[in-house]
Amino acid sequence: KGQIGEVHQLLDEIEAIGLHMDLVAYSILIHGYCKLGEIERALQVCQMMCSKQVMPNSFTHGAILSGLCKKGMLEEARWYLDNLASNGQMVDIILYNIVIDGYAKIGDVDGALELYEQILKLGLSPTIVTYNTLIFAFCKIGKLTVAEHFLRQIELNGLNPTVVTYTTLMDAFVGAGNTDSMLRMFDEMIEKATMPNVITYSVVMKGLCKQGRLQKAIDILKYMHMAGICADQITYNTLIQGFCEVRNIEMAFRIHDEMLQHNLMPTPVTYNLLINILCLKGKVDYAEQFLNSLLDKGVRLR
RNA sequence: GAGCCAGCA
Repeated sequence: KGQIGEVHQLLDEIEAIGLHMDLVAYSILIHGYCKLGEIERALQVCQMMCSKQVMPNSFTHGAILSGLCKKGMLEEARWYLDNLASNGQMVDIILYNIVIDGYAKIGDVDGALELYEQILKLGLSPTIVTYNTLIFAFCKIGKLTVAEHFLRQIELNGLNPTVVTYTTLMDAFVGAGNTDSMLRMFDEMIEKATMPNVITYSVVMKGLCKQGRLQKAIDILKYMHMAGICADQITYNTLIQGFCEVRNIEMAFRIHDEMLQHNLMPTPVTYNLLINILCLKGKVDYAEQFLNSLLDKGVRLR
């Protein structure tokens, strides 16, 4: 939750009682700092634990690697990873996955592939997460054919595609304007008895909206309720975005209302969409009124 | 008791 103040209080308390932080506790702390983007602090904690003879393990290194990757510091992450390996430490597949994902996120498929090959050379077994990440990497740069090739590779390697595998590909197809292939993937997933989740359905809805099949998208939402899959804020935002695209203020707000009825707090994205469509329709005064009502309620707008 | 992958303006 990013409540670092509370954490410091606890640390003081731990010390006051005379307890000692152990490996898990330190790793969690390091993970927390990395999530906040405070790599410096994380590394300091890592140094401190070492000085207390508590040696980092793979979880600890994983936290640091994700932190570096999230900051886009791939050079550093790569250096860190290579160092672990050359120091004879056991580098497990998860650490590779983390850095491969780092490359994927910045669109560096070569970096990702290089590590993938290193994994194979070391005799480590790629996991489904490795493949999902590689698929994401290729989707990200628009090489959907290669991405789909990896889907087949997964099965050849005796692994099972997961909901993440399919959803990643589906989203890429939607992004490429190929809703038919998205639906083809969806069917394949169902055939393989893989359960779609809220993210999968949101992607399906995004594709349908993009094709202007808004009623179909609403049908999906209804189906989700029936199937007991809770739509979340992103699901609703996706639908609202669909209606904004066709300038249907009425429906956009109706979905917003439905969101509230389901006890989901609209997000800043929701409000941006609604205010934007009001403006686009020339109802700037209305938009301002809406905005002011939000400000009065003290709603978080970013 | 802790670590990796997918969706919204």
